[in-house]
Amino acid sequence: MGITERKEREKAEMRQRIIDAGRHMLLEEGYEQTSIRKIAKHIEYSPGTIYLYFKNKDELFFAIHEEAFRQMNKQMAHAMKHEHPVERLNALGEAYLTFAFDNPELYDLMFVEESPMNIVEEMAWQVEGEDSLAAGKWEAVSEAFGILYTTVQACIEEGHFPHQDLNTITFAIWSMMHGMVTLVIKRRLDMIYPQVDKQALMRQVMSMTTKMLQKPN
Amino acid sequence: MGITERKEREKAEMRQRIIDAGRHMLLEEGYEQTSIRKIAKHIEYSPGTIYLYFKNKDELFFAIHEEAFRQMNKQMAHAMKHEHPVERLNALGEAYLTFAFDNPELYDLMFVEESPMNIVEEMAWQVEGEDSLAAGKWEAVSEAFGILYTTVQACIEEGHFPHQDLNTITFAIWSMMHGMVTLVIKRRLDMIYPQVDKQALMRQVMSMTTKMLQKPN
DNA sequence: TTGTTTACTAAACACTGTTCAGTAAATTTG
DNA sequence: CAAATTTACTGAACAGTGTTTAGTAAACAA
Repeated sequence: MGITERKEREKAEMRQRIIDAGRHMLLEEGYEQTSIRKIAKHIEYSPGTIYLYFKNKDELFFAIHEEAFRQMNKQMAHAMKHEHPVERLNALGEAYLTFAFDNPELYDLMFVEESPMNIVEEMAWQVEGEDSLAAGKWEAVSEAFGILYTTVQACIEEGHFPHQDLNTITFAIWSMMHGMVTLVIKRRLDMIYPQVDKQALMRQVMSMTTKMLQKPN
Repeated sequence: MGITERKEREKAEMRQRIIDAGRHMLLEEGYEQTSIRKIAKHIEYSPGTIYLYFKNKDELFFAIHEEAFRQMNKQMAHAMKHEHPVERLNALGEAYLTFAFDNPELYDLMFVEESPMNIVEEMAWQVEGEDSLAAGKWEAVSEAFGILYTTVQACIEEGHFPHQDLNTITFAIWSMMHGMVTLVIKRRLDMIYPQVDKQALMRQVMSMTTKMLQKPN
C-alpha cells in the first residue's frame, strides 16, 4: 500500500508547511497581524485549503503553541545538567527568561493568548481520569511544568524551602516568573519604572527569591 | 458664553456615553467581541460618530482602562484602613484578587491587552522630565502602583523584609500576584492542576509569602 | 474505460476598523 | 430676520478578517 503511505506523508508535510508558515508569520508580525489568508498566500494555496488540515484558526495556533513548548522544553533541558537542585532551579529560571525575551510572540501564545485554549471544550480534563494530565494534547505543556515541579521537589528533599508545600512553592515561583515576563512584554513597567533596566530588575528578584527560599547554612 | 459651555458639556456627556457603552459591552461579551460598530449601534449613532470623540479604538479603550484603574484604586483604598503595614499589604493583595476575579475583562484590559498601550508613542515618558510618571495619562496607573509602593515602604520601616531593596520587593510582590491572576484567568492551570481550588491555592501562596517576608518576632 | 474519491479553488457571507463626501441643523454674522 | 458659516452626524466605501460551500480537475480504483 505505497500510495496510502505517500498520501499520509504528503498530508503531514502539508500540515507542517502550514504550521511553519504560521509560526514564521507570528514571529515576524505578531499574533494580531497573522491571518489565515496571509498564511495561505505565503504557501501559495487558497485560504480554504487550510481548513482541510485544521478545523479552525484556534487549532492551527494550538499546533504552533505545542511546537513552541517542545522548543522551550529542549532549552530548559540544558539547565537540568547542573548537579545541585538550587543551581538547577536558578538555571531553569534563567532559561525561562531567555526563551521568553528571545521569543516574546511565542511566549504570548503559550501563556497568554486565548486562542490555543479554545480547542478543548470546557473542563474536558476533569472527566477523562487521573492520567489525563500527561495524555494527548497537553503532553508538551505538562512536561514543561514537570521539569519545574521535580526540580522544586529535589530542592525540598535537600532541605530547602522548609515547612512549605511543594505545590504552593512551585506555583508561587512560576507565577512570579510569569508575572515579571508579562509585565515587561506587555509594557506595563515603562510608565512605572522608566529608565530602569528591566532585565537587571528581574535578575534581582530572582536572586532575592533564591536566597529567601534556601535553607540557612 | 452659555452656549459654549453647554456644547462642551454635551461633548463630554457623549464621550462618557461611548465609554459606558464600551465598558458595558466589554464586561458582557469580552474584548474580542466588543466592536466599534456594536458600540455605535448600542448608543444609536453611526460608527463614524465615535471617531469624532476618539482618535481610534485604542484611545477609546485607553479611556475605559483609565476608568477601571480609578475603580480599582477606590477599592484598594479601603484596604489601607488597617493600622499595621503588613496587614495593610495583606488586605491590599486580597483586594487585588477580588477586583481581578470580579472583573476579569477589566483586569485583562488594564494589565494584559495591548490596545491601551498603543496610544503613547514609543518611550514618550523618558523625555518629559522627572515627574512625567504621575502626570497626565498615567495618573490612575501611578496611583495604583503608589499604593503598593508606599505600603511596602512602611513594612520596611517597621523592620520587615530585612536587607531587601524596596523596588525589588515591590516588583516581586506585584509580579507574583499578577502572574497568579493571569495564569488562572487565561486558563493555564486547568490542565496542570485539575480539580484544584485555584482561589485556595492563591491564598496559600499569599500567606506563605507574607510569612517569609515578615521579620522574625 | 468508467466510476469514485481526493485535493483544491473561487466566491460568498457576515463580520471588522477606519475614512470621507455629503447633509441638515444650530449658531453666528450682517 | 436672512444669509453665511460652523458643527454634528450619517451612510457608503475601502480593505481587511474567519469560515463555509458548490464546483472542478486530477488521481486513483474497479
